[in-house]
Amino acid sequence: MRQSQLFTKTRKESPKDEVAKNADLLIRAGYIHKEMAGVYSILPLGLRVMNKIEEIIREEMNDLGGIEMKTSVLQNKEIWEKTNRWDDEVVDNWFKTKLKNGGEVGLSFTNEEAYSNILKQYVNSYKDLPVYPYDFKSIFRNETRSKSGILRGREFYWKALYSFSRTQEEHDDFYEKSKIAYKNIFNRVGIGESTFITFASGGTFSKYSHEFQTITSSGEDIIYLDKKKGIAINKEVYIDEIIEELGLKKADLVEEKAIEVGNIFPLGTKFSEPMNLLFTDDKGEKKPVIMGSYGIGLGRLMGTVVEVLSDEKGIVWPETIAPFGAHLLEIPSKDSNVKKVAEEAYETLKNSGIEVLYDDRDIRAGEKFADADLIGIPRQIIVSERGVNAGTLEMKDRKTGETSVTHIEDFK
RNA sequence: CGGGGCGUAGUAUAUCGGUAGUAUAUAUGUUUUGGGAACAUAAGGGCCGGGUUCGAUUCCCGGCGCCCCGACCA
Repeated sequence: MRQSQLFTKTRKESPKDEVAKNADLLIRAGYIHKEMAGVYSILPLGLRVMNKIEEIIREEMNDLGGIEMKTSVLQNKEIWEKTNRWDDEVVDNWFKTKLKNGGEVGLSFTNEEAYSNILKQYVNSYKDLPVYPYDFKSIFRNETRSKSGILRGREFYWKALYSFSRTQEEHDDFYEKSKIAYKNIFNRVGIGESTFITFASGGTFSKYSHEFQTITSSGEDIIYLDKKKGIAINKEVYIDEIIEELGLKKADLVEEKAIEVGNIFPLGTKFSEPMNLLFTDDKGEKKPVIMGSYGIGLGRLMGTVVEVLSDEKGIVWPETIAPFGAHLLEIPSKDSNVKKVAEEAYETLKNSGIEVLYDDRDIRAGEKFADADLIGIPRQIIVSERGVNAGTLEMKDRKTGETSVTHIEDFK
């Protein structure tokens, strides 16, 4: 893509109404646009990152046996009344609205009811199980206080998978496999080293849950980490009994701030029973389906990567989720050969399947370098008059700043 | 929801109870051209409503919005 066609521009100044580094950098580099507190639009660059994150998650979920679909955002009140989650006294962050005929609908804040209700129509026999449907969708939560840039919004895009199993053993097996899939996801988006599985409370859903917590000073959660074992405990369940149960020692645990980038939890029959989601087993007996829930917020994940991997010049994307694989910088020159070589390099890169952002704008070199560093594409390829005269292109690594020179002929 | 802070140009900021200034971005021109260029010119602003006052962007009240701390976070 030619940068001259990208309508977004970078800014030098931090936005006055953002303190969080993730929102500051993402806004300055032109990845997101703030609409209101806790609500952001995704700009072209941001969408490219989100799509890559989405594809990584999709691959891992499919490998796990997941099957993708799309549940609606508008939710039927009656279904939520079955699980007693329609009442604002019970769930206080609903966004609700009215139909023209006076009926009430809600905007999805989670998906347990929707999936259980759909599956009721298709699951009858033990032969129909297990199933692992999931979707990517926008979720709405009327938070009393959104904060930390895109880490906690009122509208956000997430992946939610639900497991529907016949037995506890079958559930447990999948649950363990999902931990590996989640680890893979965080490794692939570049924050694996600082992300740890964390034992946490199950809230109103279950006894316990597991979170994936990324260590960073801007984190909102406090966890106690055993670095050697790579296991942590959330502060909310940091009690002797649990420390012992997990085979950890207080002396090995270090307090850290972290961001929760993913969460999985067993649901048991908490939803299948009230929803009447039952199946007939091989003995003809009716049983409730055993459920589990597996979520990841994609915007939060993008923001966390920025929090963890950026430097003083801007964002440093890992290759796997960078908006482009290479940033081609044409340093404007009176020598028309520079433009010619840059155009040729652009074509060469595109033809070899590399996604490239070509900075063809007629602006000064310094501005291009600063923009490129802020935007954070891992590789910069610089075409300049002095390089062209020497028959070379310059390659620069965004993360290390190391540069190398390639002959134009070799580049082709 | 409790507490604190803040709303001035596209963005970031300053001043002042009496013509609202600067930077940057934008447009035009000249000179520049490897780390956010210089000069000139142009265009662009007081969140909304009420009050006090000869006069309010400034002071007061209300609303709305934004940020931070706490509570909450299925």
